Amino acid sequence: MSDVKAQAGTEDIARYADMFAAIATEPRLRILRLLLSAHPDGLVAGEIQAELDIPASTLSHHLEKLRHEGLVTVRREGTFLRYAAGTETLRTLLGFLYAECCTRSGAVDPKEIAWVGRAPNRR
Amino acid sequence: MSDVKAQAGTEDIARYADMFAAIATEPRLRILRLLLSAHPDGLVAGEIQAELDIPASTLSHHLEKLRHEGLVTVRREGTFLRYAAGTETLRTLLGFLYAECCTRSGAVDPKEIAWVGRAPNRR
DNA sequence: TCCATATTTCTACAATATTCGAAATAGATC
DNA sequence: GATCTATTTCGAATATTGTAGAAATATGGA
Repeated sequence: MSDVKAQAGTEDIARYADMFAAIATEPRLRILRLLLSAHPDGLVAGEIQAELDIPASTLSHHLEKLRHEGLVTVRREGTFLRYAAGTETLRTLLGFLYAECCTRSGAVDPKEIAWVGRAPNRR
Repeated sequence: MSDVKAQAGTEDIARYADMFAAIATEPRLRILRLLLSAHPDGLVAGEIQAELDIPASTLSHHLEKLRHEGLVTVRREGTFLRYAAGTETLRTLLGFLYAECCTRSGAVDPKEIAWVGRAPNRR
């Protein structure tokens, strides 16, 4: 075992599938995006509810699903619960996709990814 | 409108969620990984079936879902149908995740991604 | 035309997920 | 302790998805 990240084992695949499932519905992807916008502070549940206009119980259900996969983290602040993007898991998930598409198969050229959202041909 | 990729519009989110849903089950993620391994040639449906041991009708159903989201492409070869990874869509999806996590929010450090699957501190 | 093979479409069922109102819990303050 | 607010848990209805056998379609060749 070296320091190099090993290829995803057959049983890890189910786990990655579950992570993708956590962001595979519009409400949850919106929630995650909102929390990323508010990174690193995150938002209190009520703020998410107000912003996205989701019933409290429905929101709680979605947050639980995201939390279960590590895509968000929670921290109590008195009466409030503050949610934030789970950066560690996001890095893992992004790394998996990158490894599969770029490193392992060469199907996607890394150069075509890094500049998304930025002006090309600078620096 | 510049050449810079615009931020995902509110209605695009549902589409990205659908793309994630396409790779959010173990069988389909396995199928995509297998096709990436065989990139750029891809594989004939029967080869996928034999490799993953999935009933033909079930496999066909999954391939249709992947194809619908552009994650795989098909091309007829006589009696066979050859499936390949949909590199364009994969790049888009990877770019979306990268933009959200790295560019737009800074939640994930790009340096922590690029080396996944490679030996660090080389070159 | 008839046959063989590859794959899809049809159909049905079981399992899982989404939604949300109502009730329960947790913490702060008086 | 009473009460207020924030949030979760419960319960149940509805919708969606995954699975796979059987039948249908498509292609190539005898």
